Amino acid sequence: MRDRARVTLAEVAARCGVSRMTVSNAYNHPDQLSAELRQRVLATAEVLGYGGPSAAGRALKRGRSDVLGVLLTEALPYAFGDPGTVSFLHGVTAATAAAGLALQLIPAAAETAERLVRDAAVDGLIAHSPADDDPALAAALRRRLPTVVSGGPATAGADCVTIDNDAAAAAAARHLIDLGHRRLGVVTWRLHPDGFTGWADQARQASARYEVFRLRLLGYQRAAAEAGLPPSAVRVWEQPGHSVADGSAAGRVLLSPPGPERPTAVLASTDVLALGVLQAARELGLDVPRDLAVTGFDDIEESGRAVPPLTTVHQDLYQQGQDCACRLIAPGTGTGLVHPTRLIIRASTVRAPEPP
Amino acid sequence: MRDRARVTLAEVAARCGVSRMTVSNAYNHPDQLSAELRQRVLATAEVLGYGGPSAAGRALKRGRSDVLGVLLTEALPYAFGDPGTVSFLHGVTAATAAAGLALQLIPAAAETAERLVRDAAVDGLIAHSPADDDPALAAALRRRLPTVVSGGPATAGADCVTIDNDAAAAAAARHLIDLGHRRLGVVTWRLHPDGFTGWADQARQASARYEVFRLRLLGYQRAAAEAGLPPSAVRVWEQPGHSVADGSAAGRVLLSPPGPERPTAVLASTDVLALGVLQAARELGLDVPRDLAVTGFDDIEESGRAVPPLTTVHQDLYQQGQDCACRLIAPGTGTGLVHPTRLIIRASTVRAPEPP
DNA sequence: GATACAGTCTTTATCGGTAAAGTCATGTTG
DNA sequence: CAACATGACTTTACCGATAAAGACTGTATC
Repeated sequence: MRDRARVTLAEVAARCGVSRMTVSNAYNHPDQLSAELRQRVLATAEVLGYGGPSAAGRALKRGRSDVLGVLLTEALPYAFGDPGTVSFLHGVTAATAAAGLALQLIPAAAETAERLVRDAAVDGLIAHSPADDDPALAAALRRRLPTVVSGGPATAGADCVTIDNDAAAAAAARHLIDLGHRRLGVVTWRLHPDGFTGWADQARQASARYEVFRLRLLGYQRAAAEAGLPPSAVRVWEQPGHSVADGSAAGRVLLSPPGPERPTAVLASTDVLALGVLQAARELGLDVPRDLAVTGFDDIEESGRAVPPLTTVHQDLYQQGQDCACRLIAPGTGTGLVHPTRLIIRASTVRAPEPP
Repeated sequence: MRDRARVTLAEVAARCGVSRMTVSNAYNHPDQLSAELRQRVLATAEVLGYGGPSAAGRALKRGRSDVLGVLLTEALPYAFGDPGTVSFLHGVTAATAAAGLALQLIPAAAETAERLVRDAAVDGLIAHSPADDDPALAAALRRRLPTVVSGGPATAGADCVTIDNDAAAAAAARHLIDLGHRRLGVVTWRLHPDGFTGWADQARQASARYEVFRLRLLGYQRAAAEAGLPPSAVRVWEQPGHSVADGSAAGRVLLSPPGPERPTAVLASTDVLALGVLQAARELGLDVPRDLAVTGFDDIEESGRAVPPLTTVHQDLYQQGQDCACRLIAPGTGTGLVHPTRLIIRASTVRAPEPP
């Protein structure tokens, strides 16, 4: 970033023959000086190439910056690649824009996280889906700014806006079980930040460091257990990435054993992965929903347009984003920490074929 | 935003019996003091509830904030709702993250634009697809910060990263004409910020204040003219919003006249609108591509998954975002102001049916 | 034993702005 | 006509931090 000689408010004042305060007022309190002088001040500013009062100076004096920070703890390719995160940000932005605040995105994935979090000139922080022991979240709390965690671990000193992932996941699983499905495949996004790809055993599931996915798996398993299915009826494939391609890779693994080994239904722990599973099924010549039922989670927009339209758990991430921002903008407001979900049944799930 | 009594660096220094500088160094230059003292300082900070050096203070003293600003001049619902914008932001974020910078989103649609732009504590600005006479863009230039415009009007004092919209659009139109299509419908996103919905006449097209769409229309019309089609062969419907629903609303209008009035091909000026046109065609019982050819523009990810996959103009908005950020981070770098495009021919366009 | 030197900390001198209170004409009013 | 607004500026007094240079201490070098 190149430095150019900055013109300061003081120089404009001197050139204009007025006090610094008058120049400041010309920008911030037009009613404090005559329109005529104001014009002269602004004209002088233009001539000198003064770019307006420095935001840093103001922020220092005022003690606030009118900026909210969002901590994106995902590796970046996922933050913007994920429609859910985008909806969430959309909601946050709607709320901040309405309040006249700007929004700062803090990509807190790398080892620069600590520094970026510490150095952000913000009045409040939203941590989006951090891992339970995310160092960026710890850094955020250390700043002692008003903080809201979304879809993350309950944390002392911070509201946590989320949904009942366990119950919602259980509802999806129960729906499939009620339809007669007995062999369930699960595709989940990463459980630990270690890049693991493969079957996730019980221990790995229970110790997952991403609360959201730990709870969704718990819900799937709980519903299966409550319906009397043996643990072996639910196989869980973990995929470290979160794209449609990841979903279809996972789908190919889950669906490749032909015959009675193959699950008749797949629970994808996000819609993006579910879209990939649909793709994998198509590639393998399986008809959804006749040969395979598929459910997602999130209800992103594309799911309603998918072929076939996807049965999924609806949650309103836009509203959760708004809620997070509102809590920071006006403490005490907000629509409730646990947001509602509901199962949306579309064409991707039908009754399981009778066993021959 | 509540104010709490802030602890300052000076208080930590006093409590610790060291100079303010030493506390500052404990955070920013660990090599400037003994590890032992550093621990004592940090421990004292913890006890006092000191949240670390204030970003505003640092920004003021250092004369930079290590933040890049992105001016989102779209009405907000479109910024995050538009996959193209999201890709662009994704690219910007990748570059800023790599450089250890944060990103500030400045929603500059409303009348608060001027103030938000003026007050943003950033080292550089990226204006994303501003209208030709966008007041937020003017405000940005007035700040005399390093500025890059993306997909917008060429502007004195700012690089403009874009594509050759005219040529790319012409290529798409030529493709359809080469396939034998003679009646073309066009769906375009808003040409003026006046919320108009309807047929856009020549005057309105030529005076469009959004350069991107003015040029795409120009390209479509130019290709048609060069192929000897009469002006009446290309009807242009303008839709003020930019969602799949908007596209399908436009599609219903364009496709409702049955018989020889109905276009055999629709050029949508974005993929999002094209997805809507596909939906409208489906609803009207038209088979794409047999009864109707459809092209998009942008090549968003979903277009490849659409049914049928969409013929479209590919552009790499991710890379354009990266390019914009790079130009600000290290002036003189960047991959070229005019980024390449190419026509991606998929299944949504085939030869026009022979006239009976 | 004087010189250089690395390692630690402190001093100095700002960075650019703004809230709040003060000044000083010029009406205004009972 | 004295007391009192009002409007249009100015004065005062910080906001919280850091770069650069200075000071002091102990140790290696010749």
